[in-house]
Amino acid sequence: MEEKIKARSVPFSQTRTRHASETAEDYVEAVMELVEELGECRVLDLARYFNVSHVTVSRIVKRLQDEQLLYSQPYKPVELTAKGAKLAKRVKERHAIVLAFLIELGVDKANAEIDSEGIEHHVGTKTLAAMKRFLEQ
Amino acid sequence: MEEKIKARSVPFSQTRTRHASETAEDYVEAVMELVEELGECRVLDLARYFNVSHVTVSRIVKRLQDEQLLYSQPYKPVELTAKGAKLAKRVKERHAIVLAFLIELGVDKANAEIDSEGIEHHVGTKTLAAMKRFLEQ
DNA sequence: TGTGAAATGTAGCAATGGCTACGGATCATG
DNA sequence: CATGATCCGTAGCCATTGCTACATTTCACA
Repeated sequence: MEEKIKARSVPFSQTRTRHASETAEDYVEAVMELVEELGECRVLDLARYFNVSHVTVSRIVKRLQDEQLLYSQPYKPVELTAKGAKLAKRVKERHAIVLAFLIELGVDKANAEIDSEGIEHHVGTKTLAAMKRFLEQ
Repeated sequence: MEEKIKARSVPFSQTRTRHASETAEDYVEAVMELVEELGECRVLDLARYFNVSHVTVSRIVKRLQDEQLLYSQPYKPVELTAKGAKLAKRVKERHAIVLAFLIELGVDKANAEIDSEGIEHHVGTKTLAAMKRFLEQ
């Protein structure tokens, strides 16, 4: 028996890392949206947004601060760093394209919103470009 | 200030649960494929497939056995239960549709394969139906 | 100004999914 | 049938993301 096992295209050795990156993307996007909506973004705003406890939020905020995506001081609002804002902008644009794409494809708005939030993290440059082309014709 | 914070459409309180479900989907799909390819599916086959250690695999196999998706005895091959096979069939079909859809959309095969593996878990019934319609015209 | 409610932080637990190190089981092959 | 290579299980570590319970800080308003 000599058959080789085809490894998945996406290395699963990086599963935990990938999940952490998705969290980062979700959080910077949320902070940008909440700042636009409310003027500032508090830990509890994020907790309500994600339906998790404030404890979970503050721990993740701390980590993203170490990664220089967010900035905040104790008991102060959460802010985006330049790096975080740049990522947030990219994520928001990608999210908008995926959502518009699904709607154009014929998915109802409610389901398009749900699915786009899951799908967006997995849409690479090439796929995003293909979605843009689809939207433009 | 009275503005309500819109919670995400997908409840993030279930993030960890969702990830565990994605793992379950990946594993039953892999077991089905490896059984087809190799005749049986060993722990090490899965480890090579996912590029993780055999330890990670055997712990996950144990969990999925508790969930009655997989069956195996110590030092024996891993098998799908009826429930697991049913799930695997659904997942494989969905995966095939997403992959074909991306290719039809104009994404090159390599990127379509990578992205489809991430996207598939987030494609709901309605979106899947829309992709099928797209493929059929 | 004082004080209580709301917001945030900290301690510590669980589940999931990574790992290395080590030991026991299985099985071909000599 | 013995034995070494391969396979697999267990112990025990870490990181991430959930949680509750409790402590602390802030801030508006009485």
